[in-house]
Amino acid sequence: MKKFVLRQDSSALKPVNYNIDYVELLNTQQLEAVMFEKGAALVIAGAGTGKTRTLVYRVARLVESGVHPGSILLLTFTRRAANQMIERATSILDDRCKQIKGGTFHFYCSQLLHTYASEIGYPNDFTIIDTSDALEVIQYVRTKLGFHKKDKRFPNKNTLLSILSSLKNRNLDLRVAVSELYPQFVNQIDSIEKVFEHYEEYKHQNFVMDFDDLLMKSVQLLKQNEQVRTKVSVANQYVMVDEYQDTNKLQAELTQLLCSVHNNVMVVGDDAQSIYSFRGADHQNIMQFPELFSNPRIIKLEENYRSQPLILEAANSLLQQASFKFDKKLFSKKDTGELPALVRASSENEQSQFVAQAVLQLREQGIALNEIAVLFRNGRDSFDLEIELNRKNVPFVKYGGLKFTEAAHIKDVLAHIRVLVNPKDTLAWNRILMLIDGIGPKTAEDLFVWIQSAQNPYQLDSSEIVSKSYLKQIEALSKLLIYLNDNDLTVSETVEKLIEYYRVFCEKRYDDYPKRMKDLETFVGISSGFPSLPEMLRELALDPITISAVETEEKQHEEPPLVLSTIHSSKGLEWEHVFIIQCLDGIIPSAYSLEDEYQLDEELRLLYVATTRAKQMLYYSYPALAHSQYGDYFTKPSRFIDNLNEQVLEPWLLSHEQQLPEEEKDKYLTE
DNA sequence: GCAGCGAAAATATCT
DNA sequence: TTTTCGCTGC
Repeated sequence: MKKFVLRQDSSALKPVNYNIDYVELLNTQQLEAVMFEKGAALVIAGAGTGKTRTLVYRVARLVESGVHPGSILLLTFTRRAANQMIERATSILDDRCKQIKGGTFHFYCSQLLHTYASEIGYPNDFTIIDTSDALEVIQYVRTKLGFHKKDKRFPNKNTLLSILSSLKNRNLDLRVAVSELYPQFVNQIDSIEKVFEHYEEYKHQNFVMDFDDLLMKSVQLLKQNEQVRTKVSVANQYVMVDEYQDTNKLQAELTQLLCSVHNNVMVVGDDAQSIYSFRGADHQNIMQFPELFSNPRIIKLEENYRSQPLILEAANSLLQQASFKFDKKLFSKKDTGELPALVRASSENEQSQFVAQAVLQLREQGIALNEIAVLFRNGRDSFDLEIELNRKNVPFVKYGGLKFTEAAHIKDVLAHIRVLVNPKDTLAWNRILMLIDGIGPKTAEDLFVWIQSAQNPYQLDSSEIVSKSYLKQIEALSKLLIYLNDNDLTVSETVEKLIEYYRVFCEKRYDDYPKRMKDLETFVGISSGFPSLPEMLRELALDPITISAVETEEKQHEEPPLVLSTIHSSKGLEWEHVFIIQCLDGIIPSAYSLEDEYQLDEELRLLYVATTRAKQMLYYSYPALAHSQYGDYFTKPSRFIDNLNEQVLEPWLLSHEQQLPEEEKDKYLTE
C-alpha cells in the first residue's frame, strides 16, 4: 500500500499580523476569549465585564485573520444587539464585518425555514403568526371541539397556549407540564391534547407558524435531514451565542445542531442575569454546556468596567438576597462615585416630576439625554412619566411596551396583505371577511372553504355562494385583491390602496377613527422601507415596531433622546445615569410572583440587571401609592430595596420650592 | 347566523 | 379599567 502524507496547509501556520492591538486593548481573560481558535468555549461573564466587547473583538479578530465574515453567525437576544455589535466590529476593523450574519434565534430560524421548510412538509413561503393570532386559532379550535361548554373549568386560550409553549420550549411531556404548572387541569389532559393536535393541524393547513414553531421546526429539520444539517453547519463555521443564560432547551439543541460538523461554538452568559424563564429559558443551560459540547474551554470575565464601585455594592447586596445563592461578587477599579439614591415620592406624578427635572438638570450639566435611561418593570409604569416628559418637551424613545402592529386597525390592514402573500391563511381571511356587515364566523368559514377550491382565490363574486346583502361589498373586496395581486405595485402603494378601501370600515367601527386613520397614514410611510410584502410581514412579525418608536419618528428630534425601557428590554445596554422607577412591592417583585421562590428570585435578578446598567449614578424611586389596573393598590417599597441598608443607599428627600423667585413670580402672574 | 347588550372575570415581561 | 362570555332579539 502506498502512503500519501497530507501536509498541513501552509497558510494556517503563517502567523497573522494583526493591525488591531488586541493585547493592549483587552485584559487577559478577554484576550483569551478573543484569540480562542476552534472548538467549544463557554465564557462566563458578570454584568459589565466587557462581554459584548469581547464578542465584538472576537468576530473582528476572526475576520482579520482571514475567516470569511459570512461564515460567522452571531446569535443575540435582540436584533438591535446584533446590529450594534456588527456595527462596532465594522468600526474597529472594516466593512468586511458587515457581512457577518447576526440576529435572534427566531430570526435565524425564520430565514432557515423560508429556505428549507419544504423539506419538512411546509411551503417555504409560510407566514409567521404572532401571539394574538395564535390565541385566536386556539380559541377557534377550543370552541369547535366544544370544550368550552363541556366544563366550565376547561383552561382558557391563554392558559392553553402557555402550556403548549412550555411543552415546546422546555421539551416537556404534556402530563408533566400540566401537573407541574396547572395541577387543576390534570384530569382534562386528553381534551387538552386534542386541542393541541387540532391547533398544529390548523397551522399546517394554513401554512402558518407561530414563534415556537420557528425554533421547533428548525430543530426538527436539522435533526431529520442530514444533508441540510451538514450544509447549514458548514455555512456557519463560527457560531457565537450571546446571553446564553436566557436560552431554552430548544435553543441549546439548535446551537448543537448548527455546530454538528465543526463544533466551533462560543457561548457567553451570566446566570445571575437570567430573566426570561417565563419564556422557557433555563439558566441551567450554562451549567449543562459541557455536557452538550465535550471539553469546552471555560473563561471567566470578572472585572467590571462599567459601574462605579458603590453601584456594584448595591448590586452585590441585592444578589445576596437570592434564595438560591450565587457565588458572585462584582468588583471594579474605578473611582468611587456617589451612593445610589433612594427617592420616595408622595405620588406617581411627583415621581415623574422628580425624574423629569433631574434629567433636565443632568442635561444642563452637559450629560447627553441618550446617556440617561429610565427603567421599569411593566410597559405601563412609564405612562405618567411620558406625559410629564412631553409637557417639558424632553425627547425620549421607549423600548418595550405596546406594539404598533398589535393595534386592531393595523392588524386589519395587515390581514389583507397576508391574504395576498398567502391565500391559504384562514385567519387573515376571517379577519377581512368579518369586517363586512352581515358576515360572521360561520359565513366567513363557508366562504373560505369555497375560496380554497376556487381557481383564483381572489375571485369572490360567484353568486351561487354569495347571494346575500353583502354581495356588493364582497365584489369590492374581490376587485381590490385581484387588482393588487395582478399589478406590480410597490409596498407603500399597496398599503395606500388598502387604507383607501379600509377607511369606511374604520369609520364605522371606531369612535376614535381620526386617530386610527392617522396611524394608518404613518404606516404607509413605514411600509415604504420594505422591499416586498412577504419581507415586510416577516420583519414586522419578528421585530414589531413599538408605538412610541412611531411617535418619536414623527417628531424628528434634533437631539438624541432619553431612553425609557422595560427592564427586560434593557438587557445588555448601559447608561451613565439610570433611574429605576416604580420600585414598589407588587410591581417589582410582581404581585404574581410572591408565592413562588423561583419566581421571586427571577424578580430579584431583574432588579439586579436594572441596577447593573448604571455606570455613574443610580436612582431608585417609588411613589407612596400606585394603583394596579383594577381595584387594588401598592404602598410598600420593594422588599429587595427595603432590605438594603443605608450604607448602600442614600435616601433623598423631595421638598417643594416654598417661594418662587421674584422674576419667576412675575412670569406666572402675567400668564 | 349575526350583532348588541349586560354581567363577570382579570398576570406582566418578549420573539 | 378592559376584555370575555352568554343571552336575547332580529
